[in-house]
Amino acid sequence: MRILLVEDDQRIRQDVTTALEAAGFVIDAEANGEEGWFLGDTETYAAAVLDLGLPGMDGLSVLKRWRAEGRDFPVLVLTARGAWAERVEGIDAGADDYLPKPFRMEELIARLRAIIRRSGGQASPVVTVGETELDTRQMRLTVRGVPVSLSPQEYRLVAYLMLHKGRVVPQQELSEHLQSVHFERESNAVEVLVGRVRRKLPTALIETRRGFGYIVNEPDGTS
Amino acid sequence: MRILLVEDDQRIRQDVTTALEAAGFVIDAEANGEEGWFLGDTETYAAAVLDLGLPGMDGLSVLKRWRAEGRDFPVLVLTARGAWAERVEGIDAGADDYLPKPFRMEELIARLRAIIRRSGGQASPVVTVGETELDTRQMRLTVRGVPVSLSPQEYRLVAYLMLHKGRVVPQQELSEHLQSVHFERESNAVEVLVGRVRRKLPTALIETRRGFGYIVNEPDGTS
DNA sequence: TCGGGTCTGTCAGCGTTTTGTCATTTTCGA
DNA sequence: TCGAAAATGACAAAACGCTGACAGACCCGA
Repeated sequence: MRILLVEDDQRIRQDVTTALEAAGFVIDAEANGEEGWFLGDTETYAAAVLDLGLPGMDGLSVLKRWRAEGRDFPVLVLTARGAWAERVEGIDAGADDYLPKPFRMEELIARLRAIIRRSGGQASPVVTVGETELDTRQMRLTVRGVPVSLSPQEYRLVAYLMLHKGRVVPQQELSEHLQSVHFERESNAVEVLVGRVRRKLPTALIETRRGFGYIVNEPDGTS
Repeated sequence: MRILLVEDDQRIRQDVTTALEAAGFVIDAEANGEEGWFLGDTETYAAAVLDLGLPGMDGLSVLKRWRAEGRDFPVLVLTARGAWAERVEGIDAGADDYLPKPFRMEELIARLRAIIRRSGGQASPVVTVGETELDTRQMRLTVRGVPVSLSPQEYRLVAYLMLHKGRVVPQQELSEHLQSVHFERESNAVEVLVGRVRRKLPTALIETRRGFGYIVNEPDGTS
């Protein structure tokens, strides 16, 4: 479930990204309005979270332009508290829901799920690869229906790879996502982690792309 | 039996909340129309009591929006005395019953019970997980039919987890929901509370997901 | 108003799990 | 075949959650 996040405030962007990823979404985060518009125009998202005050191109214009071009994914707009004028404009521009800042992450997630569900796209929190199933709601991984017990770090690794299945994920990207303070490139923590996970998964789920990173793929998938 | 109350008048909201709670309902009270709409859209209620004159989003719009999205819990609308036009609109919007202000609490409760009964066994007031049963109407928890005595705080914890069964609930979310605005990672209040509840429940009802939070699940883990 | 009981948060201690590092071996690709 | 990249096993420190004890707040009846 890919989500586009367009928000210029570095701090909020980071927090939201982290929270949404923890909730099982895959996030493309963008600070600049124009860049955000471009992504929304060219990529496919389940939904977008859009801040209105943006550099480059303001949020309302981004939204209007998407709608004018027929992009119909649901959009959740972040507004300053009490900015009713903005809301009204947003409605006209085609927003699906609003969230006044500041907000609780929990509420953002709930609303996002709501608009995704409403848009028909099922907000299914389950990702399946072969016989392995990841349930992001229960934060549980099952192989052939049998739950696998994973440590937090191990879970995050598998979840990240599965949510990005079909794509080679560089080690660096992994360590950045697994650690708040990502360790030096003198560390082989990721390799160790992958090893530990593999020992728990009888499957050859995680493939090594020597020199590039790791990838999770459908068994028959070609890539 | 959870009821959503959307009413901007502080006084009425308080009175109704108190009366309904005394009558055995669990109330989510909300003053703002938009917030109320959101709750009705994302949570599960046995019924809603909806005032028409609301800030944020007026009651009729809230109701229409719920119905447009397929939310079909019964709605009792509060109208100003003699405002017949409102009633007609309400009918079209999908209200189930009306109550002109001012009203007696007994009448509100009676009508509420009526529309809930009429709506047929929907929105069961009871959540069951394995042999554990949570009766939100009586605010009682029973294990194999035997009532368990819980303190208010303990009840809230179990109720929240059971109402969100199948989902990992972070500790932070729990402490936010369990009352006051004090939530620091420097406190282990939630852990203590969970411990206390567990001692009273012979069941392995509440599972710990180390590093993530707690979850209540069906014993067979299907979802 | 007093006294006992309950509720709830804090604290410190404890055992377990987790996790990064290191040294070493294995594997893979050119 | 060689060298770099990745995997592995062992280890120790850190993180995490559980528990029992305790104290202040609160409630209720006498």
